[in-house]
Amino acid sequence: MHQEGKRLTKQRLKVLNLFENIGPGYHLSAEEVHSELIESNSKVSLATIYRTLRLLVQMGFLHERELSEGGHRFELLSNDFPDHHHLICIRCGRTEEFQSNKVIEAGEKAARLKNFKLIELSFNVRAICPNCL
Amino acid sequence: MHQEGKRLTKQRLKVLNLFENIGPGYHLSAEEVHSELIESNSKVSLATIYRTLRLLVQMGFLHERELSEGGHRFELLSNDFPDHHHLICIRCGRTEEFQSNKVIEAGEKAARLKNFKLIELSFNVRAICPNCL
DNA sequence: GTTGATGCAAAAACTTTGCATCGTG
DNA sequence: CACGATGCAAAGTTTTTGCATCAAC
Repeated sequence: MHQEGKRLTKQRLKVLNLFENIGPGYHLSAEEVHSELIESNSKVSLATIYRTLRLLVQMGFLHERELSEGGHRFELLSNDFPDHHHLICIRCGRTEEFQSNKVIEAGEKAARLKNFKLIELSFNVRAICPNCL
Repeated sequence: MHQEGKRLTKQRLKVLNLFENIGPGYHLSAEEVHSELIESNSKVSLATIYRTLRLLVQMGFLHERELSEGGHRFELLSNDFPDHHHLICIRCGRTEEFQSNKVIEAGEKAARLKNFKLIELSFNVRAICPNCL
């Protein structure tokens, strides 16, 4: 973090710790991050949360998700956690997870070909589930 | 549209026509849809735009994306248009498109296995581009 | 004629910003 | 001790809603 002239403040640590404790695979909105911190007796202003989340996304620690349920949501990126792919019902929102090595390989290949450094993949399949059909 | 007790109003038609004219692959925010319609002498209230966009997403005509800043964006879904995959730089936002049949096959397979009716795929690869490294 | 849809304006939800102050490096 | 970061409150955006009126079926 220091490499970019940024400082490691208590507030930023608290936000990072929150995401590390909750683990990858969970997504929180700015508001939720705020109230989680308040509940653990850490007072950080909402404005700082927003500023911090943006920073952490820029630095590749968090991922800002597409499918929001009221506002943007953020989620920890982790090398240990397998990239998760979603099959999502556009009617009822039901979501099934699945895994595919071919998808991961395709993403890695695309990044390699263009000389990008891979951070994360997300594959969403939008569909209609049997119940909603 | 009638199947769900919904009505085909002028306003809904205008929004649909706009997306059909502009074609798949372009994404518009609610605000942009509104001003586009205003410019073509069609007055539709912003509130109706929001209500209509939500409906069209629910019905599978549009896809809601959340990548860019400044609100959600909407894009026409089309069977003719190849599913587009994106390689996105998390630092500068630079976006490269690519195509992969293996990804498409993996999505089709996932939907088939769970008995979902496939609507659309989106595959985003988040990375850092050579310039930002 | 019913009932769902619209428009308007007001409210709610979400996010950013200016500025004085604080604290990391 | 300089300069980035914070907190607060205010402003800015984006989205939803209540209600009277309108129009599709």
